[in-house]
Amino acid sequence: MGRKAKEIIDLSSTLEDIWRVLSEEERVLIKKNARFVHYKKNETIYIEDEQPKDLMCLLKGKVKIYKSGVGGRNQIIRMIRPIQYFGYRAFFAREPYVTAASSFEASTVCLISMDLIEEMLRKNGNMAMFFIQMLSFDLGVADNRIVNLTQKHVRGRLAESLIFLKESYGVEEDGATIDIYLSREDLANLSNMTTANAIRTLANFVNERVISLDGRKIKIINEDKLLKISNIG
Amino acid sequence: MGRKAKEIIDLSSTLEDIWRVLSEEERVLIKKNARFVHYKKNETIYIEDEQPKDLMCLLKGKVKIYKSGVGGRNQIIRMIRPIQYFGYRAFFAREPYVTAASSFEASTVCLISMDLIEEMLRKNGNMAMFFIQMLSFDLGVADNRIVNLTQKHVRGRLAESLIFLKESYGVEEDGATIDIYLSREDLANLSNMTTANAIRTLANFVNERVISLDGRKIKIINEDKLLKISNIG
DNA sequence: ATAAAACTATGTTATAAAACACAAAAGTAA
DNA sequence: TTACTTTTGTGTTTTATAACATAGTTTTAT
Repeated sequence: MGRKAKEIIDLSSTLEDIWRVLSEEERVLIKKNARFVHYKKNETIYIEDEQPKDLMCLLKGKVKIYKSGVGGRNQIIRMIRPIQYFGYRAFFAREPYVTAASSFEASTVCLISMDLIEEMLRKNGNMAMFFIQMLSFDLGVADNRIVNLTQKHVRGRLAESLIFLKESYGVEEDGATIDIYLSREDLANLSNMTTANAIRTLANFVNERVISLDGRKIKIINEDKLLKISNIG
Repeated sequence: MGRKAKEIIDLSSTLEDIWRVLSEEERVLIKKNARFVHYKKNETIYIEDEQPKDLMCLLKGKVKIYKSGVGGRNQIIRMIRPIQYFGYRAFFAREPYVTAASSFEASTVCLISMDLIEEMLRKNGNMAMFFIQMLSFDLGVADNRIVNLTQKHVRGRLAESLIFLKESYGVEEDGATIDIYLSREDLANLSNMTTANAIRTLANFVNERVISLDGRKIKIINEDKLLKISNIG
């Protein structure tokens, strides 16, 4: 499990999004309540059916939210990057987690009691809107994802994932290599396909000079073509 | 397009869910703002890319929320039954609709300006929580749906849809016939399969004595078996 | 009431993707 | 270093489901 952080982290800069909508009083409360947990690579943050208690904000690292499906096949539902919030949906819906979360790489998470958060947002309309907007945005993404994952073919789904990864995590100094270190299996789970199909399709993309590979590092050579593949399905 | 209602509808009973969290003052405002629109069978309520303006509450009838996917294939994202709210997500996310909505049967919708709703929920924490809970619930459903639609086989997906329809719209006097009149195509679009596959799989379920058919009317004979089919995928 | 359109049903064929199998390579631990 | 596990890569087979075709049936419109 995660290890508690000992250092003090400057919340006003790390939680910037939510910080903006808080009063000074509320900020003090949050500061008192906030805890920090470090996770190593591939550690579980929460599991399916667990009771949600805390709002989580990823401060450092990369986290996947996933569901175990039919026959142990996992589906990555969404991926979290620093200064994104997660773990609150199930609490608001008054149900246990329907997903699990784990770290892709060494990560730091800030935890704040959901009881406190709910109490505060009932009084602070801007804070309420902050959560309403996040939920609304994520629901739109999920709606799109339902169609993309069910109707696009393997090539289209993988192309879409690569574009998503680039937009989410950015690129390295060369301006083209996606800044994430993912196993073929995770890439397959993100794109709803088997590992073998992810490997084969990546190899095809290399042959077509759309990407190039160096182990797990993926460099996008022809983004237009990748976008085209994603759009035609 | 929909036809404006002329009669006066008692909002306190029809909008019961949201009514509970409102102050008397707010109720007066809502009453003044609310409009009613009737839709005939298979009329469009809103379309993709349109700008959302109103909160919609279905008072009578049945509505489908769907997305047009690759090659004109539609995917039904969710289905609405009376006293359910819809149409608000895109407004909150500050984006155009990513889905379309249309009536399955003659329907009445109550419209309330989203500007008014947002203004009110910024001041009323209970009302904010009402929307947060709806969004959180729907996002959980969408997360589950992603896995079910992508990983289950045709039989499992259709079985799941039939159970969903029974739970959403209930049964007729015989206690077993699902109270909805759906074309095979809509059933296919709900379950992410082709019309031919929906027809064939329904026929198989009849042979296996899980359901019986009378035109579009579907009677569930062996719900346990249907649940089993849905769960094993 | 009648024609036209849409829907239902079923057989056949084509194909995308999973399943299986195994070898090579790369990490990881002792 | 050596052994061991995990990941990657590729070929072959199988299978679920889409695509196509066509006929019968029901619904809708005029």
